[in-house]
Amino acid sequence: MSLFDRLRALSPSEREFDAGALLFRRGDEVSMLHLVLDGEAHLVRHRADGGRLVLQRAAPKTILAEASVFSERYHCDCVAVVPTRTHAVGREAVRALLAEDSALAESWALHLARELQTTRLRAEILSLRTVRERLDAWMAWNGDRLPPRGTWNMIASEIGTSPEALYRELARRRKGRRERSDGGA
Amino acid sequence: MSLFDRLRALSPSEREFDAGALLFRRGDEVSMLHLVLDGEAHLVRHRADGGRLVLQRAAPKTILAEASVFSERYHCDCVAVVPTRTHAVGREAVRALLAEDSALAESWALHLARELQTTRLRAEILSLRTVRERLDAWMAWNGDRLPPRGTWNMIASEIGTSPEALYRELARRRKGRRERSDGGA
DNA sequence: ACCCCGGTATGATTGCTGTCAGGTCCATGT
DNA sequence: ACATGGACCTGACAGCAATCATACCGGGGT
Repeated sequence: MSLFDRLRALSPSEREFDAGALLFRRGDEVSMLHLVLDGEAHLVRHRADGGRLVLQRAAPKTILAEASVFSERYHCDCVAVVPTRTHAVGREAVRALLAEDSALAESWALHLARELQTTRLRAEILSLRTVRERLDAWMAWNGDRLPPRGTWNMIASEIGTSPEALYRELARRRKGRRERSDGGA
Repeated sequence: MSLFDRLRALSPSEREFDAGALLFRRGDEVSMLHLVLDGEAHLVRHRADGGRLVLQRAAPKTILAEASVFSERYHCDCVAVVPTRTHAVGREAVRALLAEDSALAESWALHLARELQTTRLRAEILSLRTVRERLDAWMAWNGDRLPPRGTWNMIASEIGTSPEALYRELARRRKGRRERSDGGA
């Protein structure tokens, strides 16, 4: 049973949020840990000039604001960017469970460690300069396979480029491969 | 007592590595968890074309390859980029301690959660397009203060730009910029 | 069969940034 | 006092990608 599902089993309370609704705001006391079921929620910090800084983009099946479990109060706002459904479990229940069930605590740490690893990788990819390098790195991590059609837009945002730039890079590779097998020399 | 120091107290074994030396390689059995004392070690994955993908840059006082604690074997190489000294503690000892000391397990999870949060933030900053936006975001996170002299080179690499580009942006701000062209989305 | 929409594709333009090149300032060591 | 090295600074140029615009294509709904 996955960590997500084990946490979910803690309680039966689902919550729904309209697009734009706040799940919580900075300074609120942390009483619940949210598990995203549908939609998408962003952890955001607001800047003085009105700009916003996104700290996490939580898709379905992800745990929202893991650090909040260890904090009395939230350090940033959380907003549903589309209609979103979450499963909310009591923070204290989670802490109690983590304290008494060391196997679950290990799952929890494993989840965090893996998430950390992939996020560090993403940061490294984003610090590369050209689309070519970024796609190379993405492919190296994903089994040296080109991304499947239909997901290209997602990949583009993952590696921090515009869709057009990614299309061009993919086209360049298709052409390159054709020439290599065509007229080689 | 910090998590780093509590783990360090587990055993007294220090290790030294020359620049370029391997701390471990992919496929090796994980027996030790390394705590970096001096120098810098990179977690790297090698690509077919000879390129390397950095997964973690471990500075002094950081825990190297946290995920390895939960893995039988390493998933990537680790190389010292400068002469490096580490403190190595037994992986099983760490696991045993985490299993029996739930307070330490909580510290461990807290460490991972915080690291994850800051790394997610870094990824978000790196996905911004201009140096201006990136510096704004960096400042928003660091108390709206300009970075102190002497650290600018470090900041530049943190936000993924060249030092020159950062100098220019800082100079622009010093002069007071009255031009405000916002390019959102 | 039709329309509509989102993903794919590519040309043209613009502008930011990387890079190179040169230069100042300052702390340190001799 | 002088030399050295590192951080800071700025001009010039080239290159890459963001953006805008246009078009094709395929699937789902009607």
